[in-house]
Amino acid sequence: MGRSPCCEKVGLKKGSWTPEEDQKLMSYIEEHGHGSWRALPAKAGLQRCGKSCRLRWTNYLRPDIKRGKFSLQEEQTIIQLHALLGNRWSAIATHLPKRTDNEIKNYWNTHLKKRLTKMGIDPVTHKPKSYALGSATGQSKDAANLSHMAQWESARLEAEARFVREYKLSPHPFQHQCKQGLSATALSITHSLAPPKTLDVVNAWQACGHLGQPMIVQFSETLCSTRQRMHYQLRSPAVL
DNA sequence: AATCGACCCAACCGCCTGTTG
DNA sequence: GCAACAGGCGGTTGGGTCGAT
Repeated sequence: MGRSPCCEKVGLKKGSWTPEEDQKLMSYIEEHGHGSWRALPAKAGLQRCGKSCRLRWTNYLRPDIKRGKFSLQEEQTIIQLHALLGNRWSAIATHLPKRTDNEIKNYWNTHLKKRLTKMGIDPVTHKPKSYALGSATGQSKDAANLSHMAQWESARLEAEARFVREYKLSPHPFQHQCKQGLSATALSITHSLAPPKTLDVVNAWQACGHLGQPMIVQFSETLCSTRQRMHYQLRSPAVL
């Protein structure tokens, strides 16, 4: 039995938001916090479903959102992370301060994907299109290794994103997390609500010449903090 | 000035995951 | 263990905008 859609109630408004609705939503959240999204519309006097309210808030009304053109640095970050993570926009967004996953997704689909295609690069594999066919030999090992790194990085990003969410929801997450035995570094990330300064796997990948060399990656402190929890070590392909 | 097509982005939809009773 | 629920995510789309003709 599937879930019933949250907007199936009759009389709920859909489509573009009016300035009045925005104002109601902002005022309510500023005063009470969002609490339960499902209950919010009635309390805020909105004829919308909770999901629509959440989307409007997280993608548009939140005060810590940066809008406008993406910088070159941001573009490079998106491309590099997309090469590692694929279409995992929320994970990518954790590395781009003040950008939403929806905005990044839109920017990728409307700008970056086309640009890569024009450059002769497959936007899915991030390889030159002529190269994509010739990977059946020795590079499969490297590709597997990179994939392994990507999986790990993906898990790390998810963990960080979860910390951030928990921080926002919990009144005293710092103390709570300390009790859970998390490292000071992980806490500093959540406490500042800032993404990690380094793109660990990207940097490591670049440092070893992209592919084809044995490597023992020196992780950043961010990565190490997560490693403590996950009991995970990345070693050279020979060890793997 | 009118029309058309390409582009852009806010918002919706459906699915998945985590939580709760 | 199971069902119901809430929140989150990624794919898709509708409609507004803008430039070309």
